[in-house]
This record gives sequence, C-alpha cells and structure tokens, in this order.
Amino acid sequence: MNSQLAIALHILGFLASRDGEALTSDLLARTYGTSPVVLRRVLAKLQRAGLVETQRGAGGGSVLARDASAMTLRDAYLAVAGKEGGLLPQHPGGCDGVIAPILASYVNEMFSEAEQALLDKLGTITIAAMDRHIRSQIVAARRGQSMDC
Amino acid sequence: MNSQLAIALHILGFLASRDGEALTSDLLARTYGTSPVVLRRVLAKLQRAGLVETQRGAGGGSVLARDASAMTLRDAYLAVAGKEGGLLPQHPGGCDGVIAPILASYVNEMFSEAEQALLDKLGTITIAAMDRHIRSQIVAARRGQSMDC
DNA sequence: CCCATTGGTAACTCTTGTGGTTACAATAGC
DNA sequence: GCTATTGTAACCACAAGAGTTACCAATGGG
Repeated sequence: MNSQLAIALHILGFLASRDGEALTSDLLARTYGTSPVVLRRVLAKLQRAGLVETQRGAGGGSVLARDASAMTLRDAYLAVAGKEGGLLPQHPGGCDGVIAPILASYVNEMFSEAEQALLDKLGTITIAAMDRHIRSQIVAARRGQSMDC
Repeated sequence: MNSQLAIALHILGFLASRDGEALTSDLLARTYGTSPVVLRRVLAKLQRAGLVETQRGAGGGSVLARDASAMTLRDAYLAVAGKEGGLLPQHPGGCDGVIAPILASYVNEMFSEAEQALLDKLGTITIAAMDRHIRSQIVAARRGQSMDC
C-alpha cells in the first residue's frame, strides 16, 4: 500500500484544484514524479471506491466523482488500503501456552483501536479543506511560475 | 520495523506478568514463536530506550527497567520505530510546478497529525493495564495448562 | 474508416526491507 | 574452566513494491 496513499491524495487534490476539468494520467504522473502506469494503478483503486471517474480515449481523463466536501482522507486511505491495511503488526499468538494467546488478542485489539484513532483523524479532513488550503497557497505563490512541469 | 512492535509488547507484557523474575531471550522467543536472535534484536532496542534491563551469563535474562504503570505502548512504539517510524507514506513533492510542492507539504503535515493521533492513543495504554488484563484472563483460563510451551 | 490519443492491465525486473540462520565473541555463575 | 546466556555481525531467502515495457481497448476527429 505504501506511497499509494500519497499518490491518491495528489490525484484528488490536483483534480479538486481544477474545477471539473479532466486531467490525464500522464499529467498527474509527471507532476507527482512517477510513471503513468504506477499512477493509473492508484487511479483504478480510486475508481473502484467511487472517488473519481475516468474516461478513455482522446480528450479523456479523470474528474472527481462527487463533491470534494463529501470526501475525506479516510476515504482515500480505505480506497488504497483495500480491505484492511494493517499499519501495525499482528501478534501471531505464538505457541499454545497460556500467556501468549491472551497477550496476542489483547495486543491486536489495542492495535485496532489505535488504527481507528488514526482513521478517525483522517476522517476529519476533507478534500475540500485540502483544496482550500492549496488555493490560498497558490494565490500567495503565484508570482509568474507555470502551473505544470 | 513491522512485527518488532508486536514482539516488543510480547516481551514487556510477559516480563510484567512475572514480577521481577528475569526471563531468558530463549523463553521469550519460544513463547512468541520466533528465533532468539530476532527477539534479541528487539530486546536491544528496548534496552536502548531504557524499558528493560538485561544481564548476561548463566542465570541471566531481562526484567522491566521501571514500573509497568509508568510505561505505555507509545514508549514501546518509539523504542522500536527508531527516530521516525513513518507509518504513512511521504509525498516526495514531485516536480517543481506550483501545485505539487504545496500539496506535498500539506499532505505530509496531515499525515503527521494522523500519526500523532495514533501515538496519543497508544500513550493512554500502560503496560500495567495490559498486565492487569492478562492476569485476569489467566486466572479465568487456569484449568491445568502449563505456563510455558 | 483510419488514426492519434488516452486509459487498462499483464508480465517482468530490480530494489529494498525484513525475518531467519549460523557463527562467534563476551560475560557471568558454578 | 565449563556452561549458560546475551550481543552482533554476516549472510541468505523471501516478499512487497515500484518501475518499465508491451499490448489491447476505447474514444473522438479527420
């Protein structure tokens, strides 16, 4: 999963910053600094999660599938992490003594709660908020640079 | 780093459950289900962080370096993750367009906050709490099984 | 109807991280 | 000194992931 989340947020943030304009995977890949194929792999996950819509062919590209204010970093995380990312390791339970299995289930439960705390935090940040931040920074930085690479 | 955190908590929990008794890395490794060398690698990190104390030679082993109530899962995480674990990926910043670097710094900042939320959650759970849970489960389960493998 | 443009995906390589193993040195107690 | 134990280095094996190439599918314009 690693690095795909960063790519996903790059995509969503970039798309939000252009209002509904379809952007090609090639442009998104160049601006992030990766290959179009790698970027499209992430794009595919975002599509399956219903976060973006993509059209093939000449003049094609991707746009946000719904309003950026109804889309959080948590959505992007879940789209990219598949079923269960598993940031923290699982305790395998070890041998069948008494302590090890008890320890394992407790540790795994605590890990779930901690990951949930992280997810909740991500759920408080919308793509719209990210977009607002970017726009405000852009007008501050717009002193003659070009917008793409 | 992965899986080392689970090993670390296994060590700390197991040590807490025996009151001050020194346990060998061999026993800890067997009960977790790994090799002594791998376990000692984690043990070394816990020592550097001042969480356990280890004595070499015959009759040696490890004990908790301070009271289990003054030790949280966060301490174990930091001990094992080194300087900065980096659960979430970093946005590299891409090319030097306008949007990409702004996006990158924003995304990385949000990731830091989310990881901080996870860390805060881990900081609320002490090894003593883990120990209490384990003990209560043990007396419930103690129906004739042996304690080590 | 052909062609240029664009996305979708499979297959492969390469690198990196990490867990496991072996080996050997250091230390402590008997 | 012998044995039990930790400390580490060196190496191997495996898995995950990123990057690349290649080819197919779809779309729109001439």
